[in-house]
Amino acid sequence: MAESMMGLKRTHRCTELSEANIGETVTVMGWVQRSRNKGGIIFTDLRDRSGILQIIFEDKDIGSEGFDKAYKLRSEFVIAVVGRVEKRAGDANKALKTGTIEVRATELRILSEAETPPFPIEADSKTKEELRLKYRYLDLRRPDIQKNIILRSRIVNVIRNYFMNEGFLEIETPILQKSTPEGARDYLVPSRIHPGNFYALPQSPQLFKQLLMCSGYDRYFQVAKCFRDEDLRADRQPEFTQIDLEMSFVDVDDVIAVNEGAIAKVFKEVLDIDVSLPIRRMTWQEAMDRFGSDKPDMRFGMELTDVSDVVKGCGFGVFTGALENGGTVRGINVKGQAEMPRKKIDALVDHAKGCGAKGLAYLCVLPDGTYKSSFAKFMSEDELKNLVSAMSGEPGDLLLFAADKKNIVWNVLGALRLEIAKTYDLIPEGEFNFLWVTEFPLLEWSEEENRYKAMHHPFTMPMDEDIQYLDSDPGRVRAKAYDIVLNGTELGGGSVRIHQSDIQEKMFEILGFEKEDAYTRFGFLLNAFKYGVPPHAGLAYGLDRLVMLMVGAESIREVMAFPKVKDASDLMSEAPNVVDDKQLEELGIMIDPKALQNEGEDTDTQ
RNA sequence: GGCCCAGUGGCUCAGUUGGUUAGAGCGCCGCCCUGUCACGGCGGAGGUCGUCGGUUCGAGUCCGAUCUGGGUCGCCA
Repeated sequence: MAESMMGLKRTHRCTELSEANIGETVTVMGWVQRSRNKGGIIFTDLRDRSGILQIIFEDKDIGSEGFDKAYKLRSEFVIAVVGRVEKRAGDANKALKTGTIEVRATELRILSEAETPPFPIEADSKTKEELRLKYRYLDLRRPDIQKNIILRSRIVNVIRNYFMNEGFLEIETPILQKSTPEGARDYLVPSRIHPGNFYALPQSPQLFKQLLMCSGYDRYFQVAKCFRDEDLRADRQPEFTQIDLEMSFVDVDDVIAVNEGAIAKVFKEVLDIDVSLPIRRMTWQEAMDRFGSDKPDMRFGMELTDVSDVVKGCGFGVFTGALENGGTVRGINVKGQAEMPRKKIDALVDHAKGCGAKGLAYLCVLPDGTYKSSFAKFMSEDELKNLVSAMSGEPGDLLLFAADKKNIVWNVLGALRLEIAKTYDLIPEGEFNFLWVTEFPLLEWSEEENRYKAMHHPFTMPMDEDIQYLDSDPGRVRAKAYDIVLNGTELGGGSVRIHQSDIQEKMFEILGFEKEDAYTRFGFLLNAFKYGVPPHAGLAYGLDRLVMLMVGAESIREVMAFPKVKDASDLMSEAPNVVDDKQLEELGIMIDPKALQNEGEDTDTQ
């Protein structure tokens, strides 16, 4: 039977008590972690978000009625205890912050009884994530996830304070926005008042923060919820949080400088880690050439080597064929893995194929100096020797080569590099390796749509020295865009925005937008620009990813209170769900029965 | 949409080449215990092996489909 806490007021959290409080009468409240009943004496570990405190129950202090109540305590009961803080008579528990004290109970109230939880409420849980997410409210009681959520709160707080001190204003932008398809799929919200019309949930506050610059707010930031209707990953959820900011009258270096300050501050205050500034910068071109990735993990080597010139005219058709088609041949040197079993090499080949390669050529430089290779028979001794030396291959090394179009080769070797590093444990723990990747291409060619698409977004400013190529060779134009990368994860990205209407119109032209079309979609921004727009630039961080890396979690689900699973549903609340016909009617929406056929039982029971 | 991994009592797992009543630890329930803290002792309950179908004299174990969860490619301006 649940009791009231009437007349009681919590005086301390569990671990707010220490030997300094010995002799005081206190009131503590929380959950029963565990109760050890010795017959005539009962020890109960009381848990709250601060940690654990031992309560001791004895007949002589609490009376027989109270003692009987203490007898009934089970895991996860919510209780209130009044008692006196004492130094422990028995051994101290070094594992607890409060291990030298205990509270001798004089009053106990059972505020709530509890069923046995479906999995243990403790740190280092091995429980399947599926179950944890179904009972997320219990999972969130576990100390390790509480630590993540609490740290996240501190991180946001430090960041907020930092930007406030730097003169930024926190301004909210709408969640119900106009859909401007270009990029990720929008989540749409039907309008009741305007049947057949839809709002979109923001993929980011991009256009609104630019408008705020037009309106003179100068420095804006926001902890912004964003939504993207794309497939999930370990570091991608359909709704996530950005630390979003925008600044007026600045260029690339200004944005980078203020953000380096933010990063250094948050790492120092939250983790007591000194980030050495300035953070290293690398152009996109260099990142791709050396690491096959625009977000290179620089905690280990195994860089890519271009051997196109070395294998030119060699006897191996796959290499020469790729070169003839305008492609490239590049390789990585896996030190000391020449004797990798064939099965594992095959697995790497499969992995490469999964990344778009047609195949993967390998050459093992065996310890005795001889070669074992998938293509040696096509090449002369000299050709092989030159290739090995170009790769700095020494006895014991495994050389892997991809030959294809540049993009594919980068992609394949970049992915293999990561895969191999993970498999063979080449990545040092506990290191935070930051990198700015700069000078991204402004545009990328879309084979599908047979047109250029903006790599960042259509408002990204070209680099001054490349503006001249906008007409003649748009593909070579670099942008004033930058990403901040941490340990191979894209933490955030941004750009200087276009504020000149002639460049903006040119940009739309290149992207294949009719002027009218551009106005239909972005007219409110383009119109705003007519009335005086300052040069401006900004950046947005993926807060979830930042927290994930700071706490050392494997997935952003570990740092979000209520994440969704891979198919974007919520196992706990069972969203999304079928809604009443009446609701649909009001919105003027009819469901296509064909869409339901693929959807399984939960929708066709309606 | 493709590929890969996993699914055995409440939890985490083990189950040999398919072969008698499917095991363990933890948890849970009962009794005992006044200094425990992964408390201890004694006793007990609890699963037909995600689901469906197939092969077989016989399947947790083999085959097919399917569901659920995870990873990844595509996708993510």
